[in-house]
Amino acid sequence: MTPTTEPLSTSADVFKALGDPIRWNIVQQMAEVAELPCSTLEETLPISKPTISYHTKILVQAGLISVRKQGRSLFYTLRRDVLQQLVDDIWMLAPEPRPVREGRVDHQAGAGRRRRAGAARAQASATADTADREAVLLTW
Amino acid sequence: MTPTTEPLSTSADVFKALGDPIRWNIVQQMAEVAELPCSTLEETLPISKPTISYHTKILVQAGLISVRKQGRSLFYTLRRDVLQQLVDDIWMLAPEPRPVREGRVDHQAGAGRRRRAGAARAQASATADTADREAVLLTW
DNA sequence: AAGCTAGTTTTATAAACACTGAACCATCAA
DNA sequence: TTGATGGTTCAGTGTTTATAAAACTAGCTT
Repeated sequence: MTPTTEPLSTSADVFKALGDPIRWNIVQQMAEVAELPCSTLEETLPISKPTISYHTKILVQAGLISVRKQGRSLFYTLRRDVLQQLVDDIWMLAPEPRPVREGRVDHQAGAGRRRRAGAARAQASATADTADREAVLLTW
Repeated sequence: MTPTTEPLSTSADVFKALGDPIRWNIVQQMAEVAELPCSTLEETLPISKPTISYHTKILVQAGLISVRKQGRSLFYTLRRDVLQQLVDDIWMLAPEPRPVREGRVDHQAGAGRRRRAGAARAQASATADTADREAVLLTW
């Protein structure tokens, strides 16, 4: 059973993973290099080894980082594609509300309209509303 | 004491605010309209009124939404500029690691707090940081 | 005024979270 | 094999979070 049980991390999961100062720090460190040794975290973080393991596990489960094992050492890599996917998710909320369906009124502030380049996200996420997303992208 | 003590919500704070399914749902709802009545949340969310108040308070404190009071009713507005600021923060991590300042360990115990180049975004001008974003896109 | 209504605050509780020491599992080095 | 090392898992602890019932505040409507 549980054949390759997809973690299927939602946006909220990823946000929660990033919503801890320690983990955000880890992610930032990883952004600076291509690969980050686990041992480095022991030196840069003010927490014990088990806690490091605890946090990195959360980041892995959220899909934010991947792990490579070499001997007894671990090396983490930031999943930049997942971050970009996340940016897309947020970005969709940032522009002005869509043309309005349902006669909701109040279209006050008219500023802040902008467009976004290609944003080639691979990763067919399980959101299933990709069509919707594209439509939104086009109407910006 | 505490003269207008800016909450100064960090990225981790904003992420934490978004890292709850209920709150992410609220934010998504607000993205669809210019203003969202609090009463709507009572209908669309499967939680009690006090809990709604609890969650909206968190979103306000994180700076993600603003409130307008009209009579006894409340109306929330998504702070899209804050979201765009958040996108900037993530976006910076997404591209490949910069020029490779060598994989050497320069881990000072002070936690790598290298704020990225000239990102002193005053969160008002929406046009100003557009250039920044484009720049990133181009060097990407 | 009294009564109703939209939200908040208080209080309480069960669950989740962050953290650590101790024990553990691998791998490398003698 | 024995020992040391890099990380994980386990068991326990204190803290934070999400939740709602009850009580409350403020604005409408008679």
